[in-house]
Formats: sequence, structure tokens, C-alpha cells
Amino acid sequence: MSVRILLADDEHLIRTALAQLLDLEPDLEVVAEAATGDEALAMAVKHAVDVAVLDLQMPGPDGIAVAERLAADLPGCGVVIVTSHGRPGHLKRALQSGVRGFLPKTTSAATLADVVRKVHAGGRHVDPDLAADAIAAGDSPLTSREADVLELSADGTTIEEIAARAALSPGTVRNYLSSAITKLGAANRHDAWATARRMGWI
Amino acid sequence: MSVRILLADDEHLIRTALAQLLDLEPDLEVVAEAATGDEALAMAVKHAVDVAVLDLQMPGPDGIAVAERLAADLPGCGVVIVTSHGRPGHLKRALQSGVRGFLPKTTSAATLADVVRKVHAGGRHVDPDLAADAIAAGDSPLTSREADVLELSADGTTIEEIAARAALSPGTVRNYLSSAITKLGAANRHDAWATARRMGWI
DNA sequence: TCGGCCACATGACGTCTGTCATGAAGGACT
DNA sequence: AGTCCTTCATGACAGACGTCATGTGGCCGA
Repeated sequence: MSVRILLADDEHLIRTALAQLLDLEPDLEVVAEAATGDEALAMAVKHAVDVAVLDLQMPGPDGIAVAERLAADLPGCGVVIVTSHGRPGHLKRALQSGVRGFLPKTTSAATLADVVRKVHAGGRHVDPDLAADAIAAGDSPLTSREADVLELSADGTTIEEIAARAALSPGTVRNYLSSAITKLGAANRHDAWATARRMGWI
Repeated sequence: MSVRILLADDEHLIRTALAQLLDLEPDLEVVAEAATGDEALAMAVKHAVDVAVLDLQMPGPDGIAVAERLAADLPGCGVVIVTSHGRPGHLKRALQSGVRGFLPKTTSAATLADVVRKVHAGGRHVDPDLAADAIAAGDSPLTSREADVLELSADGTTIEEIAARAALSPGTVRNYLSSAITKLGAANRHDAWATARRMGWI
């Protein structure tokens, strides 16, 4: 009896390629595919899959969000997250959401198949490099408000706009940004935003 | 006699998956793989491949840069560019570099194989959506100096730093940035940078 | 109950940034 | 030779931004 797999990735080409690759393994079988987070959720439940292989970045809910809901909707289903851009913060969020496999897309095909088997057997596998990065990066030093405000300051947004969107006074926004900038050792809020984003903290 | 293909993508998992997928076609044969732009160049020449399938974003020279050099080093070799993030400007640059196939990774596997065949036969195929975006976006309104300076202003860099790196006076840098900001209708240089990046102009 | 941390706010400060006017030097076209 | 355009530069000005001091109120652990 082979392992029943759901494969979710928004890139059609990659998804079918990966599906064929997994199907080559005699003990693995891709029974469902999805291109968005919502589709992934629906398909996983509908086909009652054993393991869900999810891309981290997808339209709609991302891989981790899907994993979270899957833990509630389909307990017993193992989740493997695959990603191109491994940010330290993501790994932590993923692990907290019950994800048991976490791999960068730079790993070999054989590894992916092995990890699927391991996760299906109840085991766990996290890419060592990613884990090292996550440990080195540590936890976010930002308070939740600081993170909120920083997140809103993407791409040249004005303080006024941020204040309006966060329902805060402009002065308060500047204070939060200032402390975030200091904590992250950045030169300005754009730099701070980039850093926090790289770390997966926002 | 099957078409001899070079496949270049920095993501190992994707590369092997794609290789298997192309190898399934009886008339196509992946004879070389590469993970970086430099590797791609070397392997293409070494194996004298018929068609190079290149990921746009790779460490070292990107897909388009490789295509440019390939046009000189291995004339007669067709190039197909595959990309996750299709920015309008890239398509134009690619076409100017002699690329005859341009696809987003969201296309189907069958399309990729077809395009490889078409390009090998001397034909041309550009994804219609990407082409529409490129036409809508138009040409870059930036002068080359403006683009240079804007490119250096990524992620919260100081004007001083930009000036130092571009060997210009800080005042001049501000002038160029100011005119770039105006031309792009941006609120500040970070916004302008993001816009230009999205359009593929820098 | 007290001290400490966080969320939120105001005002003042100095610096950074974007804008504009202006000008010098060099190439290109007429 | 004269007129453009581009590149590079300077100086002035207003507004945006980052920092700091300071204050209020709420919540939590000691």
C-alpha cells in the first residue's frame, strides 16, 4: 500500500515535474494536485491524503497557513514544506504548526522522497542548513506593534499612510519605527523592513 | 536523432524534476545540467547542445546574460528562458539577446516540450500574457545614469554610500534620484526602486 | 502594592531627502 | 559656430524622517 500524496505548488511546470518524479517511486503516489492554498486544503481533505507536500509561497494561504488548518481538519496527515527562499522565521512558524518536514528546493530529488517516507512514518526532517540559519537568527526582537507597523512600511509608504492604516498617530508610528530600526541595527525603516523580511519576522 | 538539451536551474529539485519530464519525450534528451550561469555556459559549449533551457534567476550571470554570451560562443544554439517572476523588462532584454522562447513556470509541461521543439526548428514562442505585460509596461523612461543610481539605492542605502559607489557627488545622486522618482511617479527612492524592479528596468 | 514593560501619545531637535534653479563641460547634429 | 542634450556639479529651501525626553494608562509578576 503506497503513500498517498497531495502536491501543492502554484507553478504548473514545477508541480507536474515534481509529481512525475514522486510517482517514479514505487511506494509513493501523487493522488491530488493544487495550485493555491485553498485548493490544497480542499483536495487534501477530499482525498484524505497521507502526506501533503506544500510549496511555502502560494496564492491565498501560504504553505504554513495550510499546514496549520490541516492539523485541525485532517489530523494524522503529515506535512512537508518545500521552499525556494528559506527565511529563518518561517522554519520556526512551520514547526509550531506541526510541520514535520522542511526542505529547500535546492535539495536532491532522492531527499524529497526520503523525507516524505520519513514524515509518513511519523518522523521528522529539517534541512540542516536551514536549521542552522534559524538558530543563528534567533527570535524576533520586535514587539507585535513594532512588527505590525514595520510590515506596513513596505515600499516607500509614507508615515501618514502607515498611521492611517494602523489607526495610530504619526508620532507613535515614528516611535515604533525608530525602536524597530534600533533593535534591528538598520539605517532606516526600509533597511529595517528588508532585514525583518529576510529573517521571516514580518 | 533527438534534440540535445542543456538544463540550467539553481534549484536541484526542480532541475532534476524538469530533466526527467523532458527526458520522457522520445525526441528530447537532456545531455547536460547546470546550477549556475557560468556552469551553464561551460556545459553548453562542452556538449555543443541544440537548445539551452535556462532559468532566469541563477547565481552568477542570469539566464539572459548566459543567452547573450551563448549567441557569440555557440551560434545555432536555441535558448528558452523559464522564469517564476516574469517582469516586463526582462522579456525585452531576452528577445534582444536572441532568446527565442520565453515562458513562465506556470505553463504546462507539454508547452515546455513544444517550445523546445519549436525553438530547435528555428521558431519562436513567447508567452502571450507576458508579452501583453511587456507591451503595456513600455520602455524604461530612465536614462542610463538614472538607472545606475537607482539600482544602487536598494534596501535603505544612504545617499553617501550611493555617491561613493557610483563615484558621483551626493548632490548629483540626489538629482538623478529626484528625476527618476518623478518619472516613475513614485513617492521616494525606495518606492521608485521597487517600481523599476517590478518593471524589470533595473 | 510596587516596579517594570508595553501601547499610545506629544513636542522639540537636528539631519536626511526631494525639489528646484542654475551653471559648466563635452558630444552631436545643422 | 551655434544650438541642443547629457552628464555632472552646487546651493537653497521645505518637508519628511529618526531620535529623544516625557507623560498617561493598562497589565503582569514579585
